[in-house]
Amino acid sequence: MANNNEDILKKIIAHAKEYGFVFQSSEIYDGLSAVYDYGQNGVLLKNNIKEYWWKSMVQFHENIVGIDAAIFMHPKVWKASGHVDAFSDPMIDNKDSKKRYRADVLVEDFIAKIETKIEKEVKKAEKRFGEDFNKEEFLATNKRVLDNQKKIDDIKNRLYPAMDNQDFAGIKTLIEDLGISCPVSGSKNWTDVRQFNLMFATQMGSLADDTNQVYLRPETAQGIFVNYLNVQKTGRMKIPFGIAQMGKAFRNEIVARQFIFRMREFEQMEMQFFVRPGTEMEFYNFWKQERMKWHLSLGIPQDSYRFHDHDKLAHYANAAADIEFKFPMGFKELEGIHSRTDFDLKAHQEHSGRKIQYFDPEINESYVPYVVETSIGLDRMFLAILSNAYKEEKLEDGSERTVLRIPPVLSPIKAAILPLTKKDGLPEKAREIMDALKQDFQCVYEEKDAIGKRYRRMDAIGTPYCITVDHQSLEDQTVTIRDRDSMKQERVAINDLFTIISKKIRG
RNA sequence: GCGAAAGUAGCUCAGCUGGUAGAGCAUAACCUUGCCAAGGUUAGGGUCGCGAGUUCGAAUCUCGUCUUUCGCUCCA
Repeated sequence: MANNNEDILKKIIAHAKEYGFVFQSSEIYDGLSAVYDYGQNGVLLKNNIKEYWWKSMVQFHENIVGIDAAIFMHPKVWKASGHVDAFSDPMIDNKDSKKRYRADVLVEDFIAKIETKIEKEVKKAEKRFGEDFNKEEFLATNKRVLDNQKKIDDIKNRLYPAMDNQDFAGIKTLIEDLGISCPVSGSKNWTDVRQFNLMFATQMGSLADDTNQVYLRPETAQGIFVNYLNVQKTGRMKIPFGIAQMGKAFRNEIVARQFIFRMREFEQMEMQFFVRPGTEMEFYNFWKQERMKWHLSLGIPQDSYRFHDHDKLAHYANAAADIEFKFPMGFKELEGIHSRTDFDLKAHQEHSGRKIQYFDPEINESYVPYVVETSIGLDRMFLAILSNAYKEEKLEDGSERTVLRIPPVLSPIKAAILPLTKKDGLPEKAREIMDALKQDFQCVYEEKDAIGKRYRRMDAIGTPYCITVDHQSLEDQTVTIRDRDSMKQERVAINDLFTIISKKIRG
């Protein structure tokens, strides 16, 4: 089963390349790790997803407005948000092997070894006692097991507080006390534990020193928070209200994998909803449901989605859930809904010295608003659409076709205009239709190859409608319109095409 | 980052133990057909991921490196 799913991901990747959806970045130079480019069809699909999201969030909600903040932001923004200090993993290098490790992972591996010892002990005992073996009793009474369990607890009691407090020296002391050695060199010759920042840094201006260091934003949310006052005042926004934004973010992930699921440069679609403190859970629940409805509105089966409520919350949140999608590699995070409290606005208030508050006339009080965030990965949504759409079908006549059942509203190409033959005046008629329809829809015109072959080509990029001009078209001004999913054809008047396609695409 | 596997034409792959690259599909032109892909003729396209080494000679063997996939890991 697992193999099967891997194959599906591979097929999707191959299909995405072959039909101009996604290319690896800089491929002629061997590619750049975990960076991808969108091709001629990919960019259309991606833009359609953006538009579908933007309309549903901004256009359909009178109390949500959009912004487009710059990728560069003042370095103090990331100090305030906690990214400079916390958006990093503690790393340690072995001086002999020159290998770098996550410091906490080294310790956790050590814990895993002790756990293996306990398991062995259990297996031995199982053999010895046979059917009488009571595992729980054994775990609670066996001295060797208890000793090891205590050792694990002791290590955890040192590791996790040290991690939470960014106590890197403490983690190093722990590694030394445990006598952990490098898996490669076997030596215990370690550097100090350092944080490896996941933000990309560069210099602004001519001086390449620390004072001019700026970062590529690791999330788009901060662009909204620092503009809270601007938008609230100039837009005369009344709480509750939201600010939406789509844009690129950058993270220097140590491990970035699984095609466009985790990239170093990626695009987010976010909405921060500002609410009165104390009402945040109400809106948190509202947006959880609302966002799930959005996903289901695309006609993707409900069992492809599930909520995952976080037990362990990030430092800024008091409630958090993911909407997970059933990707070929399993259920993975697609969108996050977080109740971020007043953490961000308060931090910016402190670091900037500006009063970031809202006077609420209903209760005659000033406060720092609470924030409920919805944040979806555009590239992940793209992959979700693609993996849901990709189908290899066996037809009744025994032949096969590969079809992308992309929701028509998102399809890169809405209609193909195809003359049945390339003579007898059919191309001219088809061109006329093409020229009219392309004003309103992304269309393609094709006259090469047999008609059936052209249909299949359109299936492969998810074009929902094929309009075929035949000899009858010249006589009575009608054409056939073929549905991608049912493969059924219908004869309609050329004059009605615009109305028919408009209706179908809106679903 | 660790471990495993892979990298030959746009795609899918063949090329056995070293002798200077092939197929099918795809692409382009022309002919033929004309409603659910794969008729005919012709053409273009690859320094076999990259770099070293061994060898008279490397797609093939060795090492390094890059990229991808999987497991671990990570995921504000």
